[in-house]
Amino acid sequence: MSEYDPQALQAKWQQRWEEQETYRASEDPADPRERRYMLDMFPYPSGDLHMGHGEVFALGDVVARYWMQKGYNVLHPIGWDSFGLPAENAAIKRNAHPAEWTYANIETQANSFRRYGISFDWSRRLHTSDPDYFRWNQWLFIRFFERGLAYRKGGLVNWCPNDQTVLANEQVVAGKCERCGADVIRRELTQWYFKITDYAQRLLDDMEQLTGWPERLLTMQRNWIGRSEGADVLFEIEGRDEPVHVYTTRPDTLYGATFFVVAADAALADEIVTDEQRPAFEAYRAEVAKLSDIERLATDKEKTGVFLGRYAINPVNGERIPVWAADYVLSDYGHGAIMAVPAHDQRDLDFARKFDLPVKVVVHTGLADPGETGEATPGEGTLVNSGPLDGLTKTEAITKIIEILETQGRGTGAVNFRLRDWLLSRQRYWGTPIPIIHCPDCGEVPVPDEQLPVTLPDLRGEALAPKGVSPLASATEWVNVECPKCAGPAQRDTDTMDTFVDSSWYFLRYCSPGYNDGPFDPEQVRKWGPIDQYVGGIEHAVLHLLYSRFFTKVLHDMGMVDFTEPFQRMLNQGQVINGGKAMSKSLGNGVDLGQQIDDFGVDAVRLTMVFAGPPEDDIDWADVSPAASQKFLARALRVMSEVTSEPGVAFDGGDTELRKVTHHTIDEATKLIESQRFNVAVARMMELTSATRKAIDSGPGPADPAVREAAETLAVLLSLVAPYTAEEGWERLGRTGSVAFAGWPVADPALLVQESVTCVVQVAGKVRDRLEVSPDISEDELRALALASEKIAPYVQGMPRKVIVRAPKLVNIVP
RNA sequence: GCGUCCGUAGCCCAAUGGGAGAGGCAACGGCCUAAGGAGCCGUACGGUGCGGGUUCGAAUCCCGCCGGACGUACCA
Repeated sequence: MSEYDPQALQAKWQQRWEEQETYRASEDPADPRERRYMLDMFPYPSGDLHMGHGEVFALGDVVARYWMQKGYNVLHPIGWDSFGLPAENAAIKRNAHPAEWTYANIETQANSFRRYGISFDWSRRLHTSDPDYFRWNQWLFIRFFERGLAYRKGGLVNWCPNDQTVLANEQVVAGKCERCGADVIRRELTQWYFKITDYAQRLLDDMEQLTGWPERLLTMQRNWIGRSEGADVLFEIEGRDEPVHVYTTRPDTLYGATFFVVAADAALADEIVTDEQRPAFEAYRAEVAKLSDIERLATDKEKTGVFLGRYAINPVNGERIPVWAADYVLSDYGHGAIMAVPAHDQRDLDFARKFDLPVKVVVHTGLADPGETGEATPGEGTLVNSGPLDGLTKTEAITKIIEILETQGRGTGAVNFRLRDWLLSRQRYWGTPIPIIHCPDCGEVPVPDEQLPVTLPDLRGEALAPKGVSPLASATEWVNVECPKCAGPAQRDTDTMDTFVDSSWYFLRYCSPGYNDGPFDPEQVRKWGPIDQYVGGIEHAVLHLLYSRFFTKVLHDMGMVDFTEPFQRMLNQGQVINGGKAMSKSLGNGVDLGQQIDDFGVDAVRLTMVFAGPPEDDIDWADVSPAASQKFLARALRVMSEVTSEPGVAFDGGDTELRKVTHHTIDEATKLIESQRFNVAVARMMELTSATRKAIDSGPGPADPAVREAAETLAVLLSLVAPYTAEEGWERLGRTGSVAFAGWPVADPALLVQESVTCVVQVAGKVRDRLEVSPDISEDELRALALASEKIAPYVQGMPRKVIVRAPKLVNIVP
């Protein structure tokens, strides 16, 4: 290994790339190259880079470098998602300011990135915690506010008792805080929301454009948005003036509604409960409020509820049905109230059986009576006991009943979404202040644009300790301001924005990082956007990726961008694990990226990441071998170093066998990179290396032009994965300039044709003979040749029934 | 429970309706060597989770199981 000193190569080439700004994207309007935008999800600066970063950026760099080789003008920027809780927690612990920890970590990561050799355009670097950046968060917030897309409302919200802040729906995973894993509880609070639900249908429809996204990602978003079709039906409640809306996907079963359920925490329940039932109701409601989400949503949990003492009137048949309150009905979906059809809905049936409510079958499905079996029959069938719907199928009945309801003014067809509005306020310090001033006379007044940014008051240490309200509230000098409208005494909003706001548009800022007249220069965004390839973790499937799509659509509606989807292609890399488990301190199975680099070199680590398997698969570090990668790179560099011909020599006269290998490798590697099968592309590079080695040792020798061709090809292919080794090899081959821009080789079709191919002769699908034939042999010739084979004779008596010929590779004889 | 994806050599993984194996790890053998954990060359290993079906032909398509991963979870 003495010849291959990765640390020395790294030092040498890293310096040159920096001096020459090798990877800077060109802004020159005269630059004729087509533009491409390659983006990796920007990192959060929590300490140094880890193995996960190592993987994402190694993969993203393959794409960026491939495009550079192909001659595109590539934008490949880097920045930091530098607002967020960990900085705040660190600051409390160290009695410091969050910025200290944050910016120190950013420097550490930046240095690691440089060492890691990622082809970033460093001139566009941004940090979301810079006033120059978050100023535009505030500017955008105000624009959203003006359009009615940012609003404040009271209601039950998700509260993380550990982080002492509210959370958006998307940040509650299985009832737990997405960040810290604490059980989320529900609190009644007034908070800021983005009206993402206004865009639900478009978020769904525009997924058609996302042909370059993995299917599972689209599925996750589709499920999260959760569109359903049905009807809004009006139910009168005895003793209430206004009728109550319910949403149902099964209006056809309206005749089977035997009771009515209101969410226990809905205002309606509190309003209509009779005096007699009130004590029971309030006790029940208190009981429900105590449950954590985890308990409340447990699948095997028994149905609970309480009768409200009232009756609703079924609009189609005038039946009086009892109104109950229960926690299986959610207050924030639909209208927070349902008609219960126990025969055809399992949840309603469970409830009916628990509380002895009647079960009435209205769809004959051929299955046993749900009232007897306890199994609801939600499937297809024929309507019965349903007046005008009798005899119809489910689908027909749905259409018909909606028609009837609409004619009578008792309901309409309706669409509902599972998606909720995006709760964006956070009761924490290290984020973007919400640029609103609360005035007792004027209400919510946006901070005038010219006063932006609203910067954070200087708080540190204990002052940041979570106490259930934002730390900003204690900065009285900062809080108390004049109302921009009436100049009367007023107060700043003391919450900060969810950091997902920061990341919802950062990719646009990269197009014009210093721009001062808006969040981004629309002209530059038109030139670079949308992003051609985005790389990042699947964990953002319904977080960052959904929010960014929403932001892009709003910006499109504002006329600021001319596309409606920000990310054309999406690659979700897997995770790096160790020994079958996620790396963690408690398991003690962590692997340190820096240590791996020290031990094996950057290129070997990157190669290991890329070669380990398909990019979307997890990499178990216990299953792979960076040492082996290092050996391969040493071998490749040795091959490149042993070439003795001069640069520029014509390849034509070189050894044909090796040339064919080289051109096959080019052909295959190109297709493999295009289809993101990077691991297989690396395997091809290994083959080319072996073939070249053989040619030098026991073939035409190191002076043969074909050996140079193979070695130069290897350097270029390798530059996507192992840039240091590739640069060094390129230089040793006597070439000048960075190998990064050497140009992607093109396979010569003449060298791809083979003189002969092996044709397999099968009898009844079993291989019985192999023939060497010309690749352009005709079907007839091949058939004749195969039938004449002596090896097949024992298996074929007389005329075969059928002969399938797939020239030139295969003949199958069916005797 | 529902949805999506996945089961190929001891291990990581190729093969996208046509020969089961490209590449790598580990193993074994040879050459080189003072020796080697370096280098070079080579060898072996499975019939594709199980059972059906479609087809001239199935790892690949369809159905049902078994096992695993991820997502989601009272959304009316």
